[in-house]
Amino acid sequence: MLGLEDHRRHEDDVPGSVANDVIGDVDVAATGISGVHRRHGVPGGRYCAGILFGGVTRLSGYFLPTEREPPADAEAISHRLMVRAGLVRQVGAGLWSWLPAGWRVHQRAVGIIREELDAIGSQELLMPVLQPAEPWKRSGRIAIEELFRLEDRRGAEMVLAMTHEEIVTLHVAQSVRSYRDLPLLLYHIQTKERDELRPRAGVLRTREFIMKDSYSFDRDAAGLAASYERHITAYDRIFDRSGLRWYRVEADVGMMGGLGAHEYMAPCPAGENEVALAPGYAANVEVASARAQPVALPPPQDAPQEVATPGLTTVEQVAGALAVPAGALLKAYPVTSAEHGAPLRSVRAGARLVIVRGDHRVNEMKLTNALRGYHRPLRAEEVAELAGPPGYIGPVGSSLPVLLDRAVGEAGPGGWVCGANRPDRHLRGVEPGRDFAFGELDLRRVEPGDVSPNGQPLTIEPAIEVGNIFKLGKRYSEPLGATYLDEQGREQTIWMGSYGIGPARIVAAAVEQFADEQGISWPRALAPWDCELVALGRPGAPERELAERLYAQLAEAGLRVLYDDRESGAGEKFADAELLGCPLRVVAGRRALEAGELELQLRRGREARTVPLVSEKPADAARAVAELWSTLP
RNA sequence: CGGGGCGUGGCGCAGCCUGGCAGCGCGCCUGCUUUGGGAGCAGGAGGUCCCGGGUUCAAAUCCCGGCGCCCCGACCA
Repeated sequence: MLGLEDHRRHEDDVPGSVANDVIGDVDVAATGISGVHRRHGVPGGRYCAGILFGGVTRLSGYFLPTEREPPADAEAISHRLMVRAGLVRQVGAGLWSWLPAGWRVHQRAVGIIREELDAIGSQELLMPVLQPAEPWKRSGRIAIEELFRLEDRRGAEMVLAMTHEEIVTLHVAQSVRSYRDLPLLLYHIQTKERDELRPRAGVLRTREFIMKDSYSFDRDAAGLAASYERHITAYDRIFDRSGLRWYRVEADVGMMGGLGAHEYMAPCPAGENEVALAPGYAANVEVASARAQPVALPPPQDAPQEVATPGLTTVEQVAGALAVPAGALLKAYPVTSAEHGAPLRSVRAGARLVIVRGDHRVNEMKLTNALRGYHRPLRAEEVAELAGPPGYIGPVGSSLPVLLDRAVGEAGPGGWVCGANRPDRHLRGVEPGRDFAFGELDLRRVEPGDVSPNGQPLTIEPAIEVGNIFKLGKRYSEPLGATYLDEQGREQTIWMGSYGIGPARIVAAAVEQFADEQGISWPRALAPWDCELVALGRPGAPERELAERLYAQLAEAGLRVLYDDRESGAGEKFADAELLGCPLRVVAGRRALEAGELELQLRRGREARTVPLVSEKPADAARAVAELWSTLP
């Protein structure tokens, strides 16, 4: 703010010759402030207060270490570009520092989140990352493998929090007494720690990250539903404002057995999740249901008929040899709920034979839910022992209970093909029900082209989960004793919800969604600066004076300006500007002076524009730039 | 946990198989030139070749052990 005021004062006093003055009054050398891009040619050798206050910034004094080449081991677009653009640096596996420009972007995402949560009446607080282990024992989450555990010097057990349900619930348990104290919405923005098995893709999946977590506390299920709805409102606005392409999808409630959940998914190539999409339908592939595409089944037969299929153990081989579509096969997937190494008896007791169409895949999440917990495929030797020769097992005559995917029945009557439970033999003309008993469930993974519940064809896209909302119910309030007295003075358990957003994922998803060959292209709402002003010509040249003047005028017009006042070539400056991806680039060069037109580039699409440079009022051009900026995505 | 790969100057890499001066490109520093798409010339700085042990006259290179990082799969409240 100080900087801007100084600006105005200056411009009023000495219009048109900003070049020899500065906004602040501090000498770079005197402050000791330096940066990789500082060169000796900064006019006046000063630094601007914008470095500190965020309004305007001279690149010559800013820590923005850009790289021409990405790290060799980086795959994801966001990983490569965020490192190249000087936004983040890796410290260890899944551990990242945010450099100043990157942190500005992160903070903009956080700012949007904060505003929208405040707007629904949620109250910000802060809770520690380092916590006593005891509440985690009470909630049962001490057993989670991703939880970092440690001891202090006295040997007390501690954890590094991955989320803050336990602590926030304890605070509420301690202080909320009456139904009059509810509902309550609390949130915090805090570092979270997870001992990830495999951190990956830059800042997309890390071991330490900042997360916004909200928690709602209500009297009953209806209250929870209302709090949940308020968060949907806030979240929809947050992701709209962030400029991302996003979907709110139905999600699995997970092992914690919640009452309902949605995820906010931003489609992008580096996404770890998949979303099934159709007009009016969006779901995580983990939970998506759809009508399968039809398959042309062979005609029914009076009884199964054994056919020789020597050496043919895959769906493709068998389908090809018998001249039937892959979808006419019954694929057998034997699983057990017994741990590895368990005695054969318990392996057998927990075993099921899961059957899906030959052209379908088992959805592990659905199967987990169906089996209510852990399961694993049988090992080859267990298959041989309990089911039949691997490659030739099938439901007919099997000693294992059969779980049949619903799509088989929906494919209509016909003669199915399956393994005969004998070496080198399959059966054709098989009919579920007549030839084997089964339990029917939705167990398959939907495929592109399937028909959604509302009758539309599905597509499947990779996406990154940028947020989630979850109806916890009494999952934490019960073990941690968060109760209140109702109107009748009866003790009731509080109903909770939890709601997360990863700002770093918003940032990375934005990079992924809008990057092009030249680099990042930020949505206006996230960009580290609104506009990058590129000064061409050698120091002291007339275009440098123009640049200095524009720098002040653009800032006064309300834009956050990154001013490339470095002493490098035009090519390097243009390339760096496009790499960093501010929405608008303004060029102060000889051409501008000669043509009386200011050249602009809209980063998204790299479209060129001009605004008149010469008019009655000196700052008109800057105002025109600001106006153009306000129309950008 | 299964599979694959990589650690050499700030970044990207060669050298390793077949032991013998530690190199290349970019970047960085100084000077001059240049200034609208990653400039030119000249000079220069910068290395625990991931760590430890072993073999050898001699180890970036061979052997043993460890650590770190990446990718694929599994896993992911």
